[in-house]
Amino acid sequence: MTTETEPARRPLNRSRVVQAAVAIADREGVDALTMRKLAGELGYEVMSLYNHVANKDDLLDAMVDAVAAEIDIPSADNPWKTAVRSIAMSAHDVLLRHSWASALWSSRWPGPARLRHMESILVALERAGLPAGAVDMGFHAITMHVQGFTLQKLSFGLAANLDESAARFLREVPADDYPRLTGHVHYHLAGSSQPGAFGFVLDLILDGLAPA
Amino acid sequence: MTTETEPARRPLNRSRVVQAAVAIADREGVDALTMRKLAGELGYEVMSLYNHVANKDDLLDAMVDAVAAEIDIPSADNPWKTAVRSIAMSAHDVLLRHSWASALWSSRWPGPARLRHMESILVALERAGLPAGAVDMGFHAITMHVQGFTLQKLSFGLAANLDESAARFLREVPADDYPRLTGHVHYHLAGSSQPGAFGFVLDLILDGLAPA
DNA sequence: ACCTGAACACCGTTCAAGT
DNA sequence: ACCTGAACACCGTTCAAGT
Repeated sequence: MTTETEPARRPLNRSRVVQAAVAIADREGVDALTMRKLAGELGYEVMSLYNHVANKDDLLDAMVDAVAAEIDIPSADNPWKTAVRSIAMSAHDVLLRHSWASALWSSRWPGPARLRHMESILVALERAGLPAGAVDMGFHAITMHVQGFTLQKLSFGLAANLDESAARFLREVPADDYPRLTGHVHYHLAGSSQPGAFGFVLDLILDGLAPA
Repeated sequence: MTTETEPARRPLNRSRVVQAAVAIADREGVDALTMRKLAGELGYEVMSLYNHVANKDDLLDAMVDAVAAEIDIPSADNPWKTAVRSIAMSAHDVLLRHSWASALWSSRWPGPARLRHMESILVALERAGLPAGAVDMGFHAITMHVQGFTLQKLSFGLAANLDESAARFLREVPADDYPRLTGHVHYHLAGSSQPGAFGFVLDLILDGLAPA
């Protein structure tokens, strides 16, 4: 019976494997991503994956690069500060969307999309006409800001989970021992936390690099 | 034969377990840390560990807190900027010493030592007499800076491995496609990378928070 | 209270075999 | 060229048994 009711499987390829892996990590976290589950979700056996991916390490590298590909690259006719700002904002957004990616970001070898992303930051900074070495230091300041800030936001349970995390904190941590920290959590709970904190500190860095 | 030549085993306890785990992670990376290896190194069987640690998750939390305990807390009679600066510098040093810790930092629930560390930053910032909300935002700016910068330094192979990482980069990444990135790597290779970049950007943030 | 051995339900990956 | 099943060497952890 070759003409069965079962739907014809779409053929597997590298980008379908990577895409499905990203979807699982987005949905359940990167720890829940196993080769067996990934294969099952695609409708194949585990070992089929190894025709399109060298191993799990290779898969993780590819996933990070797929995320990097989502980051905008501004056109060259914007003023340099606008360009750097838009790259940083876009990277921040993308990393928040894929909450597992920030943690892998620094430990994975960069693929083509991430190389293009890094290059675009350097290109924009170079247009600022900074003194020697300032471009290189600015590069680190910017990328560090994006990664550090994103990690920080994610660490305390983003948006939906913020109330839950804060409640757990206030329940488990004695306010008498850590009064300011308790106050800081209340600041977040009150919803008064600056939505523009990311951009504010970013501007501190940009203005520091090229004082008016 | 109770009086054998074999050395009497020192009794196990939580802090010995955590300390040994930190030593393994420092030496071989956190991925190489398995419960079996940890037990073996201490001279016990695997399941003995579970008398002192709830599970591996608990162990990792405890390891991060052991690292946090190494960070200096300045006395209250320093000027606030000096205090914040010394906390940040010390945290940066400590995280560089335990190269696996930065990656866990944000995802682990804080223990007492890390709570004290966070509290100390808030205490120092509060002495600056900043406008409302600035303390809370400054707190994030500082901790983000420390974590982001440390991760960044570690990601490109610290000190000893920098030449190796750079060489691999120049070998694998075509200079024609990424000219500025290639230039940036040469900047690092030339040893001209600012040793004080961490402090420089930190001062940008501090000065931005409290303009003179 | 602390330590141990066997066992269980998982992992990623190798290898030989199919089409 | 791509897919599969069985097998291997690992994991963390449960459980019952020892002292």
